[in-house]
Amino acid sequence: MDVNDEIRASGKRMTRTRRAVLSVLEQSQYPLSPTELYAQLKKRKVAIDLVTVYRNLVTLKKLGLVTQLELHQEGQARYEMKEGRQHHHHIRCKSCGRIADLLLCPLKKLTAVIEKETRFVVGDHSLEFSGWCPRCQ
Amino acid sequence: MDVNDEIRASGKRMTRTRRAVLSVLEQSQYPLSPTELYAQLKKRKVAIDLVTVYRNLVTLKKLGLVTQLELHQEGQARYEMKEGRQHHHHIRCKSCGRIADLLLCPLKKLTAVIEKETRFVVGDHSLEFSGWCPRCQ
DNA sequence: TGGTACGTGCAATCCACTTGCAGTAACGAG
DNA sequence: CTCGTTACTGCAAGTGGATTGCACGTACCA
Repeated sequence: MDVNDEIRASGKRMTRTRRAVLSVLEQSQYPLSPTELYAQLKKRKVAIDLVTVYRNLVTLKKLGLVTQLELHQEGQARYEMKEGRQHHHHIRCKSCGRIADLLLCPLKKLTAVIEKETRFVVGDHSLEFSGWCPRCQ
Repeated sequence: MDVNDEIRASGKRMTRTRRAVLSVLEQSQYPLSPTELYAQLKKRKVAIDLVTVYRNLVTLKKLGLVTQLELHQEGQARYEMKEGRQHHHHIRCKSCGRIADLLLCPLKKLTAVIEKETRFVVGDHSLEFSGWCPRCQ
């Protein structure tokens, strides 16, 4: 079941713009903000409105095809394809904004500790580092 | 060197409104958003503009007296007094929004690992959990 | 006690994001 | 293939958090 099928199976439709959004996300080396994604689409001469980019991202996120990360220093969200990638986190350069993946996630083992400490039931977590990338050091 | 001295030492002034903002933050059991802080001040009959709340928070953050946390599910920042409290993180209830402190921070020991993996120099990190609090389970 | 420059209030503005609505098009039934 | 349902799109307007410009107010040190 590929992306196309997943969309159709949920009652959604594979439209020209949705295909284009997915294509840009798939080819990007790093998570994109809606505005960046829109700029990429324009560069490819895709006729699309920024609102449609936002709405497609919402839809794809609901379908679980795309992950939204919140690099909150930025004041805007970023999106990346989920597509078989395992759970991971990011580090962001304070100087140039470059974003790199982290392969580790040390947090799952903490769930039990936290639940004992707070009596919350733990759902999600978000972990983000910032620092200075090799070029900016 | 108390808060008053720290402000004066930096060339800033201890004004009526700044004192009120600090007072509300000091007495709060949980981190406040600018809007909530403003509401608290109004309840205490403090004459202040929301803009002034924002500007004071910026100033106090720059002075290191206040910590800004980004509970990004909310779309707004929250602030708490730093005042001798050690580095910590939070967990937020997905249902009622209640926020609790976590005492642990398992991440410092990861810095070396991350720096080796990414060749970034690690600066800050943010870690946030969400889940369901005892009342909402 | 007066002067400097930090602080404040008000209004306007910015920016990310959302919503309303009328027109368009995907796609499954027939 | 055609048609009809209904998801999707574009445009414009609206939200909400946060910022900025500017004139006036006030803390506080000489």
